[in-house]
Amino acid sequence: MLQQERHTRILELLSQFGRVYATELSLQLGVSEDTVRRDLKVLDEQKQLRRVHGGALPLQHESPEYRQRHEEVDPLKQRVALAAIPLIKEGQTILIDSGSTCLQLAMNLPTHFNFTVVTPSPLVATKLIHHNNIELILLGGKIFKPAVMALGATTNAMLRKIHFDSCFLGVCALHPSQGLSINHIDEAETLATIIEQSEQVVTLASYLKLGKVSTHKICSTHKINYLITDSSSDPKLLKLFAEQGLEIKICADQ
Amino acid sequence: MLQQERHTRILELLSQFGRVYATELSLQLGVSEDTVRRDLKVLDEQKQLRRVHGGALPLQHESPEYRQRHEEVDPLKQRVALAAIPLIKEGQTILIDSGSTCLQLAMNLPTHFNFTVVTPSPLVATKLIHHNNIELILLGGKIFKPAVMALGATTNAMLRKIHFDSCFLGVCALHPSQGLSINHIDEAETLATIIEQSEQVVTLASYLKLGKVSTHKICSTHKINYLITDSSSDPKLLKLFAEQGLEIKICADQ
DNA sequence: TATATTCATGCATAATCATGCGTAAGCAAG
DNA sequence: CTTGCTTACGCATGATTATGCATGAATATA
Repeated sequence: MLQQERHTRILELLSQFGRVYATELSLQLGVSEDTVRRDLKVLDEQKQLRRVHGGALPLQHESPEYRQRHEEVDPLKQRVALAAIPLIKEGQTILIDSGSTCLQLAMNLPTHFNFTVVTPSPLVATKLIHHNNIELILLGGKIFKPAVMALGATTNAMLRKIHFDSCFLGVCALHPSQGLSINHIDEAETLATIIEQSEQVVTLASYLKLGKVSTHKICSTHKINYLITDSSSDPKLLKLFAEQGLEIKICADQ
Repeated sequence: MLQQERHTRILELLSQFGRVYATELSLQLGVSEDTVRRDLKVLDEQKQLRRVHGGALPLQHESPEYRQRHEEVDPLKQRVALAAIPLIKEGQTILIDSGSTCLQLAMNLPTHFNFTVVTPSPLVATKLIHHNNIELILLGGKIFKPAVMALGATTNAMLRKIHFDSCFLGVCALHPSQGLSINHIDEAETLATIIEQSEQVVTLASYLKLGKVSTHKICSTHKINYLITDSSSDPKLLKLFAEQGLEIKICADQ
């Protein structure tokens, strides 16, 4: 990735979120924090942004628009999503599920290498439109509005023709013995299809979702490879999951 | 390989990938890095690209342009879109194309009766998520980023299984004798498929699009049922269209 | 105040670049 | 055919730039 490209990308992210963190940029752009700091310094000197401790802010004070978007971002979900990024490798084909945590993942995907993203969510797709290095494939079908995703027979048929290196699922309920479950039967079926087509299954779940059970079972825990969660999760529960073969990743605090 | 050939090829690669590296170009073009640098220098002086350390970038970064295009509400397009709304009836299944005029249509759809909307555009889908009376179906496939829509074999296959009462197309170029055309071949094919599946074809076109011809033909004018345009359109042109059986609707001024 | 981030600085390394020069091909005039 | 000129190209050299790491300083947060 070229220096100028990084600069453009940083400004894009800044205008999208109204703020950027040096540490996060380092992850997303695939360069050291030093390089990010140098980039921010240059952009500050060019009056393109305002450098502050920890990151940078837009020049003009936050417009109401930013503030609104800002409020929508749940920092916990964002941190969980960031912890999943290192699992994505160049050239892979990954599936990103619908849901707010997955939307955070979509908004923070790495920009320094090429890969393919498949998604049943028009929201995820919309966030990735301007991402030059991502080949984007939309899953068709009837939109299930509560989840904002395509699902059903058409979606499943399309899914069965695609094989994923990884799928990233924002889980609703994950229980050591009852497995992964959700409250809508068609959603459960589409998610089960996604898991069948995936080499590696990554679940993103804040502590609130762990130990819970919902109506319709998607799969048992042993089909899941990774669980990304936060430090508020019950350690006993995490131990149980780990014993079932899940690799646990705890995201950074704060 | 001649110098001019290399220059053309470099610009092609640049528009395809959004960036080129001097080292890679040397390998791909089979010339020394020095020659590539000289080429890049010339192209930079000709304002064909922007030379940066390590390679080159396009002159204007594409993304901001798109973002602007989609976020700006063009009142003209909005008026054209509004004029199309009476053509939608309760219980129908309609297709809404990608493009800024169609996005305006999506944002102004009637709310007092039920109908089904099918779209290849994640942006259109996103706008309709909270629309309780609309059943929403997303067309899947590879996203063609310049148009922000799904297209290609998968999309066309899915399309052939759906029949539309009406399709609403934001046209690129409409000419009395040359018909409807567009500048990308896959887009032309998907649009042609849409038209085949539609009982009624409605085209939305500001005066700027009329009388124009683009590279790839979608269909001839007699397959089109309605043309919604504005009062700045050339009356002679409109008369020609009307003679070919198109019903013309002029949107309100101001 | 104590602790953990975050930052600035200097330095080492590798990549990238500019410059000058030599060679070869194309072309026109002698 | 030869001569002289121009252009394009590759190579060698040293200069410049980009980047990551290490160190200690500055800054936030409790």
